[in-house]
Formats: sequence, structure tokens, C-alpha cells
Amino acid sequence: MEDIDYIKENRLEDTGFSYTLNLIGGKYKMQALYAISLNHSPLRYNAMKRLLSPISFKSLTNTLKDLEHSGLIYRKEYPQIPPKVEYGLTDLGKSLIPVLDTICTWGEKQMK
Amino acid sequence: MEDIDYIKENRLEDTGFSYTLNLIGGKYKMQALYAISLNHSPLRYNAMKRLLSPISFKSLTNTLKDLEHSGLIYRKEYPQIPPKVEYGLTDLGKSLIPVLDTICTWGEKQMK
DNA sequence: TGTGATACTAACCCAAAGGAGAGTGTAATG
DNA sequence: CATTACACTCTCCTTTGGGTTAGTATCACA
Repeated sequence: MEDIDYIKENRLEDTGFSYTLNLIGGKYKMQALYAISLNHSPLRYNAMKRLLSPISFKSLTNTLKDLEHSGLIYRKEYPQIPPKVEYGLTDLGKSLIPVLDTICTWGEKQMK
Repeated sequence: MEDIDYIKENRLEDTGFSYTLNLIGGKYKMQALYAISLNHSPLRYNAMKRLLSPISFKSLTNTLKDLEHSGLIYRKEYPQIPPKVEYGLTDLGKSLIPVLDTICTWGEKQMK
């Protein structure tokens, strides 16, 4: 009984659930990924900012950094002036899109 | 161009995406739903607390209230002493389980 | 007799998330 | 000659989420 409770307690924290949410939980992470996906090609910083409006510089930068560190997006810098930076989905990031789709689809069904 | 940008800006906020996340975004909401689902029957308050440990009373209460107001779970009170209250999935809540499954499954795949 | 189980609520506090606004350097555009 | 665009960074401020602790009423059990 004690044992079972103990195991159960730790169960939920160890599901793929928390793992996934650690990567894409947060206010804008899923939206950022989805925005790139909908665009069918990499997005530049300011384009992202407009799409995720009313996101702030700070949040956008943090969001992109987190997603990059998680390996879900890549950052490509072009040595130009004025600067140009593109953010695109990695293979890992692409593998998440079906998941995001189910979230989006469920919501759309309920909205009407 | 202006028009397109304007439309695109508002797009992401109006997707089913944000709708869904407003309902199940947050630290424990998905876990709470998933816990009930895994249990295959309604859960009592303290049982939930143990499963979602280390959740606090306050967070659990808020989580349950929000989910109830969203129509994803129901609350059934038995007029007993000591009190007994059960929380179960509504049909709407059940319809979300497949979505939660995809999130969980993706995470499990990546964890190994 | 007193301890624990039940399902909470209320008051207070803290840390982290997020927003606002200014600044950077260069180059094309009006 | 001034403005705009680009991709940010930095500092300060506010908001929010969540934790901690204490307390409630009643009954069963040791």
C-alpha cells in the first residue's frame, strides 16, 4: 500500500507528459513552432514577432533560445548588413507538428 | 501587405490552439485529467493530491475548479461524514484524452 | 482521550515570467 | 539629411502562479 502509493506518486512526473511539457510548455513555444510550420519555411526574427504579436522582444528571444537549446528549431545567421537570421524546424521539431495539430484541431472543433 | 500582415497577426491567437491551451495550459491541468483517465474511474480529492504530488492544496483546488468550469470534469459530492468528493471526466474531458495521449507518447519516445 | 482521515478555505509571501522602453550599428531608402 | 529596417540586448517594473502554514467540523479507531 505504501509501496504502491509511492510508485504512483512518482509515476506522473516521469511520464512523457512532463518531458514534453518541459520542452514546449510556456506561453509562446507551441505558437512559435506552429508559426514556422504554417509558413512552410524558416521565419525571420521580426516576422515571428509580428506573427506572435503581442509578444515582447524579451519573450520572443527567450522562446527562441529555449527551443533552439531543446533542439526543436535551428538558428541560421547570414553575415549581412542589415543582419538576417532565420529560424526553422529541425527534424525533432517537425516530429512535434502532428502533436500540435491534434491540439489545434480539438480546439477548432470546440470553438464553433 | 498591410492587410495580410494584419490578418496574419490575429491568426495565431484565433486558432484552436490558443483555445485548447486556455483550457488545459498550466502546470497541473493536463496531469489532473490524465490521472483520472489512467485510473479508469473518478478520483477523490486526496487521492488526486497524492498522485499529483508535490502539488499544494491551493493549486489542486484551483486546477479542479478551472477544469470543472471548463466542463472537462465534474464534481460529485456525497453528503457523508467524513466528506467524500469525486472528480471524473465529462464527455468533453474524455474527448481530450487522445490529445493528451499524443503528447505523452511523443515524450516517451524521446526520453529513451 | 487523542490521533488521524476527510475536503477543503484563507492569509500571506516569494520567485519567476513577462511587458515596456530605450539603446546599438550599419546601410538602404525617401 | 533624416528615417526606417534589421536583430537583437539591457534595465526596470508589474503580474501571476504557486508554495506554506494554519484552521474548520465531524467521525472512526486505538
